[in-house]
Amino acid sequence: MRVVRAGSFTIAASQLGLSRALVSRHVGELEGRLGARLLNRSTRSLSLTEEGAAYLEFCERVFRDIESNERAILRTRAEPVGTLKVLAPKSFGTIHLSDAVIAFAKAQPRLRVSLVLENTPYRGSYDFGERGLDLVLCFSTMRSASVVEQEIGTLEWVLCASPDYLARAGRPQSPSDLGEHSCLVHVDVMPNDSVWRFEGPTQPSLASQATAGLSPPKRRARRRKGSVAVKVRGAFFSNAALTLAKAAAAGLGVTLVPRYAVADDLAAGTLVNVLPRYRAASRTLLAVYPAAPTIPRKVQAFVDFLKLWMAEHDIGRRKPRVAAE
Amino acid sequence: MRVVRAGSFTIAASQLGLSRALVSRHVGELEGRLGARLLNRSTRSLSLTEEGAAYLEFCERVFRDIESNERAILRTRAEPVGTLKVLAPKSFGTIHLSDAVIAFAKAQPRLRVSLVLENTPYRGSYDFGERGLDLVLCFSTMRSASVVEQEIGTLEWVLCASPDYLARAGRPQSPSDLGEHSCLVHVDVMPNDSVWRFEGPTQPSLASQATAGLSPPKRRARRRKGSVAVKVRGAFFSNAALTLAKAAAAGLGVTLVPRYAVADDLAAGTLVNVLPRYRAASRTLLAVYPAAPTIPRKVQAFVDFLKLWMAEHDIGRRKPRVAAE
DNA sequence: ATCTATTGTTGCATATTACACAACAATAAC
DNA sequence: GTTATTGTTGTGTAATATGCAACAATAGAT
Repeated sequence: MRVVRAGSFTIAASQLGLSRALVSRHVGELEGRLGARLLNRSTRSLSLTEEGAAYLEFCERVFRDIESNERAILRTRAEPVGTLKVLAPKSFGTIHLSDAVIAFAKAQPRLRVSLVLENTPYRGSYDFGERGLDLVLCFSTMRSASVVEQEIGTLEWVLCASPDYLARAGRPQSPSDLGEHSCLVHVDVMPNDSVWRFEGPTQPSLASQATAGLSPPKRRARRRKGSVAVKVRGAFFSNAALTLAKAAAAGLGVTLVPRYAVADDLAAGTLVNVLPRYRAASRTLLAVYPAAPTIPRKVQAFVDFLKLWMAEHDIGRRKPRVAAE
Repeated sequence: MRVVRAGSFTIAASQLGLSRALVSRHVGELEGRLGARLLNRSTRSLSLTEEGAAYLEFCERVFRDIESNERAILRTRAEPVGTLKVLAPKSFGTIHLSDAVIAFAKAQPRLRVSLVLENTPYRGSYDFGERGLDLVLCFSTMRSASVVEQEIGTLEWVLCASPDYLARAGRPQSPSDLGEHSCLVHVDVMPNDSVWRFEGPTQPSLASQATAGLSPPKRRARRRKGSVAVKVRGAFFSNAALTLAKAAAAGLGVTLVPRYAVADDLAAGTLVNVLPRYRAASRTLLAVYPAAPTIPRKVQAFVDFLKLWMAEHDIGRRKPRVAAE
């Protein structure tokens, strides 16, 4: 191609940065392989044979194809295109992630987005392979060198109950009081389901003053380096945070669920925060994707978007205002 | 492609006769060059990424293209296809070659044939290059290492005149008698146009006996190793053999032209052979084509056909029967 | 849960080849 | 005839392509 375009072996060689010898050899080898002379060459002029003209046309077509394809592939590095398949825990995904994904899909019209929600989010590299997933969102580390984990944000769990339940059963003043309460327990996701951990209380001076005389020596609550773990008596169990929230709203008891599950109820007053000065163990949301030299643009875009989105929407982050008691 | 088809690096490697290391490296380099991961590989399973699937499809398309094209090129080696451009001397081509070319074109329906007739048939490698000729037919050697010359057949030149001219001017008994005759000379093609050379006479014993007493010591005819050269006095000149034949038929004189030019006249009796026992210097028809490692199938086919055709049609070969005197 | 066999990846030594240089051959212009 | 330019071919060297071996990682078996 270059020889024909240049009209001369010598010029083509200098354009290609090769010696004339190589160019001559390459053309000769190609002719030998095809078994047909492609160029009629006399010392001064160069011209295509019939086969040469046909072959040149073919080569140019193939090169155009290759070029356009490489451009297409390079574009996937420049902008998010194609399909993005995300796997996420069902409850978290249903309630809050769906909004984020919808917003993301709207912002990326050239990207098809698929959100797969399951209760058992990740079963190994199988998901990235056969299932064709690009990204898995989960709360526990994979402990595998073949994946990359990136923190998206922290999800805070909140302790809450309905006002009428609290009016009926009394408002707990410290975590240890929870042992006496009807607790609605989220199972299968948090480790040690029946043990709730808290940190705090915040404003320790005030809290200690306020509760010094009221709270008896803690029973069944073991403090450990500023955190307290209390074994609760479950009255109702579910692996779905929304179900627990509904149960709590119905006055069934006190529940510890991710904030996203009860955000609406808290805003509406159907549920109120219990022990606001204590912070339940928060869990970081991880974005997990296969370890590769380069992260696909679409994955990067989604991770970035989700980080920003979670920060902006303040999911799981404790609101500045303290719920009025 | 082979890795995907095999479903495994190891299997693909053994199928390709390479080591796993190379296959891994090749795929890795390709991914690096494209900037995108093509295969999701975990130890046990292999699967395509979205980019990988698209790229595979593209590669298969390109490979199909290449394969079909190479088949097309290989077919030009198996059977004569395409276009064959032949250059030939105008007079020879017009009269006799055209029939052969027409027959050849009929026998090769997949081959387009172009017959270019010129009085100056060959001007160097320019014809094979810029003009796109595949084959040049001519009577003189090229004396060039960059072309191949192949003998197609021998064209005999015959001395003839019209019966009425002979009745008027007398029938020559030996070449030397031609000096006294009105000669119609073919110029520009034979070297030394005004010198006619003959060999013979055939049947030397009879001829010598028959002419011993009749012919005086030859004047203006120099014998050389069995051949005789006679300088003729031109009465009419042309570079077109057909024109000379017409002139001779019109009774203008004796002419020496290729047999093909007067075949019809001889058969019709419009012209008769003069000095049939002498053989005018015959000229071999050469097929000239560019020197290349492999001769194009279409050229080879035409050369073969033309050789056979000339042998069958006995062009220029002295007919077994001797023209009746 | 531990072990094991298999698979893909990487460091390193080597054999292959790709390449440039130089001499040569050939042709068109002077 | 002379000459400059162009394509081709022989030869030594440098770049690379390849295989081997060790390694890392995972899925299945125990």
